[in-house]
Amino acid sequence: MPELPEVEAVCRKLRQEAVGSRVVQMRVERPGIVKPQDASWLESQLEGALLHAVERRGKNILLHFSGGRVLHVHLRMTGNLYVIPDVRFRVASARVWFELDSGRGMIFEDSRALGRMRLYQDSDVPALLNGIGVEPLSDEFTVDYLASMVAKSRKPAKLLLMDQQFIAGLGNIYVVEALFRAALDPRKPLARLRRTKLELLHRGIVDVLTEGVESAVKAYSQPGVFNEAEEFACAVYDREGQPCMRCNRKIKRIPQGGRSTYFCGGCQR
DNA sequence: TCGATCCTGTAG
DNA sequence: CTACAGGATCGA
Repeated sequence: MPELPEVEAVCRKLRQEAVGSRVVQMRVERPGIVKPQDASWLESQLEGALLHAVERRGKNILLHFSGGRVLHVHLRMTGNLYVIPDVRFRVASARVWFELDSGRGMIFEDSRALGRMRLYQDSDVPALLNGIGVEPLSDEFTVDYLASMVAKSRKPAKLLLMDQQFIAGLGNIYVVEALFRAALDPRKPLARLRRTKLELLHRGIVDVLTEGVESAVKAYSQPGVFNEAEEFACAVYDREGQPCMRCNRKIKRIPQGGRSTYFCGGCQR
């Protein structure tokens, strides 16, 4: 599920529903999620702790608890983190759960169990986030930043833009959509792009993510789960064989870095 | 820089 | 049955 917009939506909801709550009990049902940390140690560290802030950096979630404890959560492919009214009614794929006050539950659900969760101290956070690039929806992400970043690499556009060291939070779907908007070929490097094209790409990234956040927030705003009807409408992602919205040629799918890239061979150059 | 790997679920 | 899934890391 989650790229930056979905993670952002998750965080906003947790701020409303979980911040200010105390952890009565914590259970790690799948130790692999917290490896190499010890599950029962982690539980004992957080039981009794008060959640006082939720922070997002790229696709990373930081849950700040009392006592200077910070739980780093990464949802990876299928993770989700949300609050339910009664912890007893959690789903089977709840890999980690927290009983909050008045019996509510904060659930880390993850069918594939690829997500990760690890406990740190406040003072470890800078080191932890070291190597995570700029926030694409912040003022730091400028056309100049994009230009300097792009000049450093001859990797295919798609792979470069997915590199979290440069831009934090862009994933497969939104990269593919941003490249479509800028009409750029995902296979070609971005070094030596004209300024106008760079501006278009910058716009594409910012717009796609902004729209993504809007729909993700709507999709997650219904109580409990998330509403597919509000999902971000993709122009090329998962549209292999369909006609391009811009030039009517067929959308192609190719593998890049082991993942699927969708693009229009007609107008993306 | 590539492929395998971590996992489970779903679609074809 | 196989292929593939919105991610990241590790070793060759």
